Amino acid sequence: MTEYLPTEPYRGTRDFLPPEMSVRTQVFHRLYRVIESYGYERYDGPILEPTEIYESKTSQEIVDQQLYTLTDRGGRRLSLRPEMTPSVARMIAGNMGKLSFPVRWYSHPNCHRYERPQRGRVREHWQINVDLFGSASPAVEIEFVELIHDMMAALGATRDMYVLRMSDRVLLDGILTEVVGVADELVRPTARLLDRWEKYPREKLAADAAEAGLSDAQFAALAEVVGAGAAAVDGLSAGVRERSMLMRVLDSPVRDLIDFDPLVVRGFDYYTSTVFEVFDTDPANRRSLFGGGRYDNLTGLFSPQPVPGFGFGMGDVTIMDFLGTHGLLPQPRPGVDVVVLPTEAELQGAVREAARRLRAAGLRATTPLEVRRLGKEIGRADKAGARAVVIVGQEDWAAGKVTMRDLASGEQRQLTLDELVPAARALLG
RNA sequence: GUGGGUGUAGCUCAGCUGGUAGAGCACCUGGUUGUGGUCCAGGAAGUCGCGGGUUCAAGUCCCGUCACUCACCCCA
Repeated sequence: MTEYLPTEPYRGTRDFLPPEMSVRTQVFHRLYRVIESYGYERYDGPILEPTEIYESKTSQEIVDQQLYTLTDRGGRRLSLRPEMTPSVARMIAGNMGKLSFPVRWYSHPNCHRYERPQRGRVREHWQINVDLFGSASPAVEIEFVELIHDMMAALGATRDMYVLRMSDRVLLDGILTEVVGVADELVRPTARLLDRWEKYPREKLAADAAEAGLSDAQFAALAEVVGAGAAAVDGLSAGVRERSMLMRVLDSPVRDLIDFDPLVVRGFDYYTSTVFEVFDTDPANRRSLFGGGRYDNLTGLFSPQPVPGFGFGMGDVTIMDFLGTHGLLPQPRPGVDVVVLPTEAELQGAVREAARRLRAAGLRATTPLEVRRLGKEIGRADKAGARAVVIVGQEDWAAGKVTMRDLASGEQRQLTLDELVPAARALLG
């Protein structure tokens, strides 16, 4: 007795059958179009990278627990990319001489992480990455704010469906050191505390703060800062305000497009100033839709030449959840426009000839492989999503004619082969 | 890693205090050998996730295990 293998895809990965693939393609083509309209060019890279490129810049948890690693036949340690940023940094550093900055690049790689799958999170996802390298101007932030809103609009989202929360590590660090009075080495643990501020009761937070080494007075100051929100920056020194990109952005017209929240924290270590996250306003999707920020020197692993930049990644899983929640998913596109049917087996050559004409005119046309009852084949054509069938019969064909049937209306017309193509095109709009 | 929920036909699910595996949809064929969507008739399709136990008898009860899923933890 044969034991068959399971047909399910590997845990946390997904098959995309044509209907899902069609939806995904439509969604991402809209995003590509917006991104390219800002002058970003698409690139790609290998799915396997040396493990070392993830070991210093990426967060420790990803390296320890979430990296798919393997050793090749030559003993090299490789990993499936968990994210694209180290790869693109490598490409920028390796081609610095022939690039003219600023460089605007985007990509759409699949990335892998070993995680427990749940809503909004799987083991393989497809992530759009958009990066701008080589500029330390706040105009970069402004460009990205506009790009993000244009991308959301292209998906059909309106401003009430999401929020763009923006913050700045420089401001956060300044608040923690200058206003709360935290020592430098406690800035990171204190930031982590802020990250879970809304999730835990005050007593638990106080206990964690004490354990991390904060005094009661510092904890009280921290609570006050959280309550102050955007006003928390008021007590900052001029030096901190000048170093902050975001403070300058807040003076620009895009001020109205962002929710300034000085306490947003992101997990990756390489963001150095502006950070942002986009959230769904619907509570069904709790995690951030996507996010990114500014980095001073992403290429530091590969080159002595610092390259400042800004970038973000947008995964397909959370975006699809968002679109589904708000009823914004497009309909799958059928795979065929016209099906050409013979009334008897001898006409298969005639049918292929008619189909060839339609294809040459850019239409998608199929012909049946087995001869079945005409009614059955019309039904199949309809189910496949075809808008019309072309029926080729013995006597008509001898007279140089075919019959085109509009499947929605049932209307039929006799046409010569020369009339067929324009008529079919007109029907498809 | 922790906790909850769910595993029965391709899909969605029903199956009561154990007693011969069901429905709807989808699929195939015919009614209509040159005309679909309706209707009618028929058909194919299930190791009841897997393994063990209790019992005369287990889809149903017990134990284990695996998978899926949601949340927690964590987080590009």
